[in-house]
Amino acid sequence: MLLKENSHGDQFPVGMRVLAIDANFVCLKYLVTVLQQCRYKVTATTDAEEALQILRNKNEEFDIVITDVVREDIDGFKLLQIISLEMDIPVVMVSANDDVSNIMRSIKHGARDYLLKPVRLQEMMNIWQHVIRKNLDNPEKSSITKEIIDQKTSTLKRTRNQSTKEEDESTKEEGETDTHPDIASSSRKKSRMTWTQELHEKFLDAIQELGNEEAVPNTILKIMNVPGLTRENVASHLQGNTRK
DNA sequence: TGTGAAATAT
DNA sequence: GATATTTCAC
Repeated sequence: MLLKENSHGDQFPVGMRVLAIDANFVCLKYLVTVLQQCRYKVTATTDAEEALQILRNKNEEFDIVITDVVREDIDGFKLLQIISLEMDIPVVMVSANDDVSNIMRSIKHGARDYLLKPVRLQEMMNIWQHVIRKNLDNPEKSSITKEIIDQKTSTLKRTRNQSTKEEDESTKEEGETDTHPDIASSSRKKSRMTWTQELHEKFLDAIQELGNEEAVPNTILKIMNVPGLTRENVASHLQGNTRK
């Protein structure tokens, strides 16, 4: 990982090695796109087992892991636990689920951060701080550390002071309103949900289980029994999958 | 509460 | 600009 200067003269870890994991192919693809826009070096997989293999084989090859929470094979929490237990690498969780319990669970299991889907470019731009922070704790292990330690004070200061300018630039790519990756921000407007493949399949199963007559939002919702899912969510998804 | 359609977000 | 999701009106 190298620190290079961006247009503002600030340092940025171009080419930081990221392992992205998401059971849903579309989500993963999106994740990769965003990460690449951040100029990170991305490796991606939908398979949790494969992810573990990759990590175990070339343990030193990655700076950070980003993984989805909801998955069928290995539950995201378990994956998180294994990784943080087995190796020394920061893990950032990504999820469409903003339940405080899930966030808390992630943090307790060792997650460095918990980002809500869809993840904004701005948020991804900032995840490198977890790598830096980790490396500051064990200087011997990282080649980048010296470089960092020398610069850390000034870099951090400048990052804060220049926040206004940075926002101006970012506005170009993302129509950001206010970017506060604030986990517990209860004032946040309802975030857009993402119909993952798993959810969609549950949805389809529910509809099949019910007859064409019974397949109305409320009953579908009950059959699906997904925490956090609302009647409106189902209704809209139903509409979106009905019309043609 | 269900449905269609407009409004928004990505 | 198309598509997915939310919000609105009935």
